[in-house]
Amino acid sequence: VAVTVDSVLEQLRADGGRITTARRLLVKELLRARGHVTAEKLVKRVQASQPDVAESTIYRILDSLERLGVIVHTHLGHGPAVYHLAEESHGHLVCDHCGAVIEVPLDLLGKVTSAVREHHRFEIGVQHFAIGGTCSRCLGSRSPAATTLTAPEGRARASRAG
Amino acid sequence: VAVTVDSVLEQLRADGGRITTARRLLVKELLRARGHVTAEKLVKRVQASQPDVAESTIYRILDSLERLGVIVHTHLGHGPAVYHLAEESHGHLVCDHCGAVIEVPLDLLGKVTSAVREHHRFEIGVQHFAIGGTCSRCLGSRSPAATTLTAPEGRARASRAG
DNA sequence: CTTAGTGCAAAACATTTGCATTTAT
DNA sequence: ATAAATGCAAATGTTTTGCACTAAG
Repeated sequence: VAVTVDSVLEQLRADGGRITTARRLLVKELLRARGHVTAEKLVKRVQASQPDVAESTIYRILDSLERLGVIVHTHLGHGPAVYHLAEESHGHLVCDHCGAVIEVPLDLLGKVTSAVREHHRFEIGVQHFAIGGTCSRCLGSRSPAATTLTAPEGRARASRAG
Repeated sequence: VAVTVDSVLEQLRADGGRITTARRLLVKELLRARGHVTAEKLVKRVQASQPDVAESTIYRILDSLERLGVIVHTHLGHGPAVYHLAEESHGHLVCDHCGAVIEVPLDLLGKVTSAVREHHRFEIGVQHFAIGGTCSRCLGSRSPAATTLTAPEGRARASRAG
């Protein structure tokens, strides 16, 4: 089940698509990233080799790859969505305080998956959404009242502090 | 812990804030909604009584209320964020196909919360808990198992759960 | 009076779309 | 040759910000 640049391009072709420079470069970066990346970062990395690849092209290719089931994207909360290989499916814990992203294996969420399936007939795909909270580091620097009903006062934002 | 319009306005004032028409109207709508609402809907409802309240004002008030811990907001994925009273904490199941939003009681999520706390020393903040997947209707089931809170408004995106 | 709050318009940000052109097949 | 894919620019949708002005305390 080794995912290679060529195997992905082959899937694209099998679907009636064509192999282009932009596609080859993007798939390469997607594999190289080996984890979550934003579309913006992918644009920059692809443009490092090929400056005239348009943002919209990247989004369109990401869309195609997602339709094929090669990648998935996740909304981490505030900023842009992140993309990664579908193979490397996992949940995301995002710290509301410092913005840290922690990947968690899906089986950790297995109990909730079956509970929700039974009670709500809802088939969870956890990888698509992030779970917010407080990471160990930020827990340590604050009061240890873990049962807090007091909402965190600061929201982690990518570029600007609120 | 009955949350009333006046009690919320009082919190605002205690924080050094002022009580304005826009604030009173927005808090009223927030309480009336009794569940998740988008900023856009709140804008429209407030403007029904007071047409010249600006969108930016609504966002600023929502921000203040969130800082005070009165409300929380959740990113459901593609569309806008939804807001609700912090008191009414619950998880959200979001259908990737039709966009339906189902609220789930927190105790259903208790197992993940503790599992994640043990394995990752990460304290989940349920208020930001949104889980993607496929709802019963889109699964093809006929049993109306879940209470759908948000009508599928046709904002769907093809998505392959891995 | 003082300054928090507001309205308005414009910016910022992430993503999508229209369309003429290029290019893989 | 033909349709898929691209580049570019402009549009979209959501939220934020700058600034002069209004009004709550």
